[in-house]
Amino acid sequence: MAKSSSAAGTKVTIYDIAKVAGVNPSTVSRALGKPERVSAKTRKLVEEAAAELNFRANPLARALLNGRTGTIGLIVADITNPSYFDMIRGAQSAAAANGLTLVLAESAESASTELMVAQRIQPSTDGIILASPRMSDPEIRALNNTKPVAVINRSVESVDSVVPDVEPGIAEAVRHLASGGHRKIAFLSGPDASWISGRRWDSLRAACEWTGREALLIPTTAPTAEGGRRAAREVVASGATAALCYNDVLAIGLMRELQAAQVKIPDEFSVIGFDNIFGSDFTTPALTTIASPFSEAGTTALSLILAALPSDGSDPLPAPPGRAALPTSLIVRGSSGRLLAG
Amino acid sequence: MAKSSSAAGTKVTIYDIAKVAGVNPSTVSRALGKPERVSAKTRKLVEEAAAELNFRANPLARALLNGRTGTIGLIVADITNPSYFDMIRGAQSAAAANGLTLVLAESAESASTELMVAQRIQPSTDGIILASPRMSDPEIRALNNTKPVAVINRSVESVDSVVPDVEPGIAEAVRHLASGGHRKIAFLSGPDASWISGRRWDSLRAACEWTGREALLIPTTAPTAEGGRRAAREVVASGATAALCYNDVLAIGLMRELQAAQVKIPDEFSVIGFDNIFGSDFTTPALTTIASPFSEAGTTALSLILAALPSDGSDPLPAPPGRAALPTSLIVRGSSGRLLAG
DNA sequence: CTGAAAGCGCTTACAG
DNA sequence: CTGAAAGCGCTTACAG
Repeated sequence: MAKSSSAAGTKVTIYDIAKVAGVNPSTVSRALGKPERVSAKTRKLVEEAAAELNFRANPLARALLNGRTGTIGLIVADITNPSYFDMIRGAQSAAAANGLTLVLAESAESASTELMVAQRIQPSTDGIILASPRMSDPEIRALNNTKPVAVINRSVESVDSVVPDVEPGIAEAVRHLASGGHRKIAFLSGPDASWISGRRWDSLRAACEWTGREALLIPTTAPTAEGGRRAAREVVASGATAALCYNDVLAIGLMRELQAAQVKIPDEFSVIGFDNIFGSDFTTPALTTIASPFSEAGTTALSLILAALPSDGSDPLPAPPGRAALPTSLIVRGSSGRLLAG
Repeated sequence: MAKSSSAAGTKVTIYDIAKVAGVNPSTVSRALGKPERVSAKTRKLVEEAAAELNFRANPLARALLNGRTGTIGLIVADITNPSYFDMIRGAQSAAAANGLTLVLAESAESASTELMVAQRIQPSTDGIILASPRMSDPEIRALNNTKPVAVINRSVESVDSVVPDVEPGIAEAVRHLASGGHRKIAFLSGPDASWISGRRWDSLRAACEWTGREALLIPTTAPTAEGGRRAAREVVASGATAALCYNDVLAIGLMRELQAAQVKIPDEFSVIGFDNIFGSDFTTPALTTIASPFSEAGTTALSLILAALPSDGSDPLPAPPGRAALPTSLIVRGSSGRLLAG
């Protein structure tokens, strides 16, 4: 009822400003969007009116028109998984730095959910980052045909991708274990649909072959601490004296369970994780891990999207897909080392 | 050039479907949106055409019209801070469960950034959750006048809020310390703009008074591990034998620094954190902490927003703001206990 | 430099 | 039950 001068809550449009400033709505749009195309006088008029009414352009209307929504989507397989935290952070800050908003969604490790979610958010975004996607290559390419897509931790033909180069980190890890007297190294794998899990295993096998060690694959039920605990028995039974794990939480679960079974770490068994997540140095012993530059992966994926966005002019050359490879490295902490003969 | 039958990448609108189905665009809209208002025959026609063309309604256009965007915003002070992870997760899964998309943004602990971000994303959302907001009460109320706002970890007049009830957890902690022989308890505070930090300190002081202990406030430079390390010297100098910390990372930083200075924990000094973050049980000794049900806070905040959304009919009674109070509790682990006389 | 008009993709009274 | 029209808030050629 009360006519407050700073009436909050009322939707103010360019028409309101036009009325106050005494110009046409299209002029308001110009004054605000491309100030150089109006006279200094009207610009001032419009700006003052806009300030007075506390005007804020409706991004939805703008998006409907020129197709640019100003938001980028990020879909992760599991929002609970701390491996993604740095990636989310990297993407988020890169987005903010470019005046974009980040939309976060998750697929719950399900390929079909992932596709649904992607299709659902695609119209409201300018592009989508898929972190460790679980869906098929053709599905990803189809999404990429509609709007720019960048995948992290996977390589898909003709789609921008950011993949850690696992080789250096794994080679370091194997040398480290070999020099510690380990001869048989287990790999606790990630989800079947995880492309990067396959690459890590391949790389481990190659490194073991090269150094004359034995590598063996042990599947896990889930890439969680619980998954690591459940695999402990099989790991011990396998005769391996060291394990590389698909990720750090898996490694921490494994280590905890082994310790509960009185296995001394690292004297009797070495555990190495992947990703260097927050808290991986809190354990006793602190976890040795192969670090992937996830924050940088998020940032890089975002810039790939940015680069793929249709520029103002025409985009004549459909540039080849961007391929960023980020080097991994071994961080030696207390959970790995020399094997003491029983 | 090639006319693929499953042409991906082309924007398909209700007009395309109308053409294929041989009906008016408005009928397409009805058939898809309120199927009960069209004949079974046309519904089938439209549905088939939509399926064939792989149609997906543009949420932007819809939002522009009826104001419902189908997305909820979540603004956190610091995306790096693991205290928020569970909250983000709770809000995200609740949103997904309701067919909504979650937009994540951060304010970098700055009140002005926070306001800007909130204003920026408000038009594209149906409501906003503010986690530990730093801006002023009137600013929050103004946002709330435009679209529903729910705040977490703060109480703002006439705005929906979810606040942990710090009292039980802190009372437990003080009893725990008192029975361990501690007489002087320090509180490492959070950011000045943190409402909840103030509540925690108030509650600690009251509990200490009640049990005849001395409480003292020690300010910190940042709610991070580094902030905790920096405060260690002052904590020791103060003569306190136990510290309650604004959050777990602060506590972990403090503990690490004390241990580096050869202070035995918990024999010579007890450390208690807040929030029970991921990894807080990885430390040695594991961190005693006061748990706030953050995941539930995220979920609850989302349902408050949902409840505040203008329903289809009129919303006659402007319901009083929702106020959820979630109980905290002490989780005793190894970093706190009986004080051994030097 | 500025105004009038058309249109982005959808929904919703309004007629019929 | 269905069609034709108007409109959500903005932008952008097109005239002048």
